[in-house]
Amino acid sequence: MTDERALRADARRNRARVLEVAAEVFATEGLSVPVHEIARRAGVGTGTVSRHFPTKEDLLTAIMSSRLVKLTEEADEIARREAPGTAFFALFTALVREGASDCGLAELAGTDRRLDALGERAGADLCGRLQSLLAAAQQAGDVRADVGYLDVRALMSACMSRREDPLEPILGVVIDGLRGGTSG
Amino acid sequence: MTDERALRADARRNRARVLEVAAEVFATEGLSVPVHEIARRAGVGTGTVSRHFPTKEDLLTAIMSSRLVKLTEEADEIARREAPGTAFFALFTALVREGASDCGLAELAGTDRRLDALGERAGADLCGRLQSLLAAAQQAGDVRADVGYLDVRALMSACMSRREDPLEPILGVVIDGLRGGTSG
DNA sequence: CTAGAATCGGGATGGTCATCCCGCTTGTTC
DNA sequence: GAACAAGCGGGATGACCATCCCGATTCTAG
Repeated sequence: MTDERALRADARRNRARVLEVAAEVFATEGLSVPVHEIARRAGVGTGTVSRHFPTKEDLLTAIMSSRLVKLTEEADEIARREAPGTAFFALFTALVREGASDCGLAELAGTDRRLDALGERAGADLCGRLQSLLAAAQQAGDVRADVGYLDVRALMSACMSRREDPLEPILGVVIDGLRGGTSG
Repeated sequence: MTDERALRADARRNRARVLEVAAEVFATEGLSVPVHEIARRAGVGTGTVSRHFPTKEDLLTAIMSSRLVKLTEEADEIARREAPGTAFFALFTALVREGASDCGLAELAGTDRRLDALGERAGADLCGRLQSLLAAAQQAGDVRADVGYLDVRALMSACMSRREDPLEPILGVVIDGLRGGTSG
């Protein structure tokens, strides 16, 4: 933040361009795209990428964490405004839509530990919100009591994997199912 | 089959041992385990593995296809005996349980194309049965009409990913959800 | 415009893996 | 039990990547 001033103008430009290209590439082609390829498309050398982001993970964190923070704020906003059940399903749906439109995020959300570990706390914060809202929704009887957080994560990931295909059917199935047959 | 006689006795033994070890290893640790490691655990050289199975994919096919054939027969059996809706959910559940107890199979089922492409037809046959039963169940009004085969695959994969954890909750969610709220 | 530091590019390095190859060993046959 | 083919082991090869490094370049201060 404060040392952004310390970067030479061209360096700052390159850094921004790498971030932009990487976000685009990860979103459309997933996380397995080589760093080399990102550098190529950004029109810089691989050295430039790895100086700004020593590790691929660092690059990923730089891209995702602001996004996760935003989603976390959104989650808090929803939690404040809505009843527990409504809030949980609203967050679930929002996360699914976010992941469905971003291949990289969906991959991240797919393997449990990966998302939670991202950034200093960004990933863990967001996951915590989902977990809290789940608990609250179950408390309120709006979500079946027997499902666990990891069940929800697995179902979320399944929905995300449908990508740009119509999400309504699978979201419908999962949300109905989570509500349980009894509360109608 | 017929050329099994043509193998020298020790070669046949080695081949069997490799198959056995690979099945175990893939099941418990997933498909990313190096061939090298399978050879090591089987107590043979890597050359021995790749002579019997020139490609890792060949090894995988040898392990899985008999299993897939058995599941396909089971599917036919179920389809013959049960009403469409019952049959579909029974197959779905059976596949989930199978995948949940075998990390490798779950991985295979996770990426759409991978399972269908396995073996000469083994994978495609099984997938075809699932697809047919889905259609029949939808025809009979036992499964929501708006879900597609790929939605079912995604949900199946999500259930499998819960591994040895209790499957009832997530299976309950998915099956209830697939039935839809209307048909009671 | 010039010196000097910050950056750059992309080749070098090191690690992981599947697959191939070949000199050596072992089973099989007569 | 000898000869020979079948099979063995594991090192060699080649692909693919992330990450590191350093001589060459470009920015910026003065």
